[in-house]
Amino acid sequence: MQHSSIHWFRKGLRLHDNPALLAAATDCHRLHPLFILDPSSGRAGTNAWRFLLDALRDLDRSLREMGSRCPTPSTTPRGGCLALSLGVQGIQTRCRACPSLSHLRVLALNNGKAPLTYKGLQSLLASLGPPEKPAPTLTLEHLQGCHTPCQVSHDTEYGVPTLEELGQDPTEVGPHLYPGGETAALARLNSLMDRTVSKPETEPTSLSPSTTVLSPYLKFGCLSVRTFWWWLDEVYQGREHSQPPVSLHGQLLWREFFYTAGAGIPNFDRMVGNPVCLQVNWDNNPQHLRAWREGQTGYPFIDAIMTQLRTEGWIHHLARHAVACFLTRGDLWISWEEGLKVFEELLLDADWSLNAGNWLWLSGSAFFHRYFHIYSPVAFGKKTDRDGAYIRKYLPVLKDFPAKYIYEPWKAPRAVQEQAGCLVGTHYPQPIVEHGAASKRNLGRMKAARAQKGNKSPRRHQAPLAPCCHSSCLPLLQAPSGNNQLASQWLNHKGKSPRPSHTDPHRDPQLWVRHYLSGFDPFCSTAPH
DNA sequence: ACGACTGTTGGTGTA
DNA sequence: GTACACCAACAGTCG
Repeated sequence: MQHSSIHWFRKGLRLHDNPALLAAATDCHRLHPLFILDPSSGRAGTNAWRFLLDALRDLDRSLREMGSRCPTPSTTPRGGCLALSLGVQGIQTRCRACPSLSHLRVLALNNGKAPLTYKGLQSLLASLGPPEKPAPTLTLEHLQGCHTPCQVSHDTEYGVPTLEELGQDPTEVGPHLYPGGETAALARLNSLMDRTVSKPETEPTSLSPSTTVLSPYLKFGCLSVRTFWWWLDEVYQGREHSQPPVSLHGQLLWREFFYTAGAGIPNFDRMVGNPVCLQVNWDNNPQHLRAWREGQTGYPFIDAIMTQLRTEGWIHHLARHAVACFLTRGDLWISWEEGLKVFEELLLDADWSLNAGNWLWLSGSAFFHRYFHIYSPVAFGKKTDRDGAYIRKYLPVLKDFPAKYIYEPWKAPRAVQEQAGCLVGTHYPQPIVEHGAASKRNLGRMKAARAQKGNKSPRRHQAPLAPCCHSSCLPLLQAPSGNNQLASQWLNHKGKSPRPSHTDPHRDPQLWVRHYLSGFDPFCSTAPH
């Protein structure tokens, strides 16, 4: 009972199922839970920062109720620096994060190779058995005899900052629909109980979410994926329910699928150097990209979705499909990497592997091969929303258009546009491309790109990237020892962390520790190791 | 090595 | 409203 522990909160912003926090609190005399804010990290937009600050306040409140606190210094050492310097000073550093159910175990079982189909993942999982059970929630009992020293100046110096203090513009946030934090996450989880716990009726055009919206909570670790899995398991008992891939368990397995792919495939979030990614000559068209990002394509369904994304930070998965297809193989023929960056900024739930994996999928670059299935920016939304209520909600400029023209306002006669108080080309843009011609042309280009692939030298699978791991918890981290020069170099490193180079993380300790740790930061754009 | 099977969720036109 | 053919015919996986 003599030692002090520091618990560094990174992605697991919760007290339930947090083995690292539990271990830190066990038999310790002084506990210092902390979170390090790095305003320069990642591309997160204002809504995502608000979610994070909510989560931190919630965490601090929960800890305070047990006599502890969670300070959030903003001195922003780069991910990895702290662990490295502690290691150099001979302080034991343990890294125990469980952002997934089993992706590292799957990779270990499959010689470091990520399965490229859902079926493949399922058969590997079958031999691993069920996921681990969640760890007990931290309670007052765990903290017996343990205290957190707090200075009088705690709140002013280490309290959770405001958006302004982070350099974010608070006027940019949308309605506060999804407050961050563990408390909100568990409340949302428990409210599922009242609903049919099978795949919810899902419609991209519903005015309030028809799916669970647990994804932002999973992304920040406000909700443990293992807790969610076993909670579902209990609710499913003795009930008729759907099966993977469409059940909620199945949805969590998709998450595992992309986590596995993200950890096992080099350059996963890029086209070049990514062995599973179709190599495509995407167009460089900043005007079209901007129109898509700002919801100014002239296709109301697309623009409404992009508006919901920007203001609310969450859109239905089929809405994501529609806009992703439109940007890439469907209409604009712009690289999925551009879309990935926009989603990373605007989505509350942008998780590195899931974001990259789904962009690969929707752009027809990997995993998905029926490239002639193209979402229509006009017909797709109409299927579930004939009258265009969704468009009217998010694009009020079009709200008085008759249903007949709401998906294609440019087709409305001048008199109808005047009646609706909206002239296409003046108050709302003309379509930036003609979908019929564009999609036809792009289908041909897609075919050509795929034909090209056959001529290339066969792809080689590269060495496995994941550090070996025996369970979903990571082993003791051993920082390179006795290398003070390395540590100070690192601590002096300024600016953004470079993208993860997958050349050889094992041989370069600096690269390795960064690679190893950075994925735990909420906004860090690297693999979730 | 090879064939069979399968794949979370399309659009359009016709009967 | 529903059912079906057609589009053009892939790639990973498994036996």
